[in-house]
Amino acid sequence: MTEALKLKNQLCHRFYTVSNAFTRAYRPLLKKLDITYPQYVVMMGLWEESDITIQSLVNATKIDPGAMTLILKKLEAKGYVEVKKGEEDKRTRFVHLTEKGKQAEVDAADIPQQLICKVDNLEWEEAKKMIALIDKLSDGLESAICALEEDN
Amino acid sequence: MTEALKLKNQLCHRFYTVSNAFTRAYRPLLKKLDITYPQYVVMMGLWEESDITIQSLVNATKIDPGAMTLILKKLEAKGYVEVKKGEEDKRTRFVHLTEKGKQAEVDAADIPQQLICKVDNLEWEEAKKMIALIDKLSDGLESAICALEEDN
DNA sequence: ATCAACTATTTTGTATGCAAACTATATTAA
DNA sequence: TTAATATAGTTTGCATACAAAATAGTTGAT
Repeated sequence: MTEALKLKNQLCHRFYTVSNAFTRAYRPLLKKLDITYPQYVVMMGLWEESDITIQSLVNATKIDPGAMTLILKKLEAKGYVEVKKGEEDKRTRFVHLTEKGKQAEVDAADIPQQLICKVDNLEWEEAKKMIALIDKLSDGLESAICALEEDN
Repeated sequence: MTEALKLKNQLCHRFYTVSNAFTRAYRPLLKKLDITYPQYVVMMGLWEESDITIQSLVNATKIDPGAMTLILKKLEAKGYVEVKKGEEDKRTRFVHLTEKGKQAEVDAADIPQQLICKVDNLEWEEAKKMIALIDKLSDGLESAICALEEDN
């Protein structure tokens, strides 16, 4: 068979696998906040900047707008965030953290370290190198997605 | 705010983002086969070895058993695979490619290259380096998942 | 031999991910 | 200004993820 189609040669399959593994790894750590990994991503976005439009949050987190709507409803139901209509542009909605949402950042502060110390087989230098490579790949992929969609 | 909680410092968020980007990038390329990315992963597993148990396929692809059941039903409906009960151990089921499924490998042969030539901003050396780093991370993550589940 | 424990797979229930259609509002061109 | 267009979000429909419970068949210890 073609070597190019073997699973062990697929970069994409590695990302697929590791991404899912991360989600599973975070689950027990996020239990105390009672949120899922994508919800945690949204919270991280808001801890960096609260009271922003849904659009900004979508850009920061790269979460699909349709999924974002549902995730925000859940975070709202849990009391972490509130959403209000924009004044100038009534199409927009602004999301901001509640007191409970701000407090959650304190509770979450040790989560990154908790996971890192369990993984711990990567040197810091290696992690930095990997991040740089992924960011480079990420750029290439975005252009590729545009190019491939147009080819069609 | 804690630097550790910023999105730009999250390795996990990069994997989340890039994994989703890969799925989107493959969509137009997989259109001619009328399959999704996870279905393509299963097909790659079968092109490497056909007539294997569902368990083997789950191990090779790292796709969740519950999801695998659904994916196989769809590939069966499309005429790419067939599933039959095991003889010795009647709990097991064996999956094998149909003629159409084997033919599909020929049609898929150029897919990897089609994507690579669109991404093309990574040197081969860099890609190899990244694969090595991801595999190392992947190992660490698997152990971490076990450790974290037990902590709980 | 027999029952408890184990294994392979499916089912169920919840939460995304995503394209596409839809709604409401805003902007632009004629 | 009015119609055409564009934008922010939501909804819809389909396809995974995945934990947990349920099924069916197997194995091991007594």
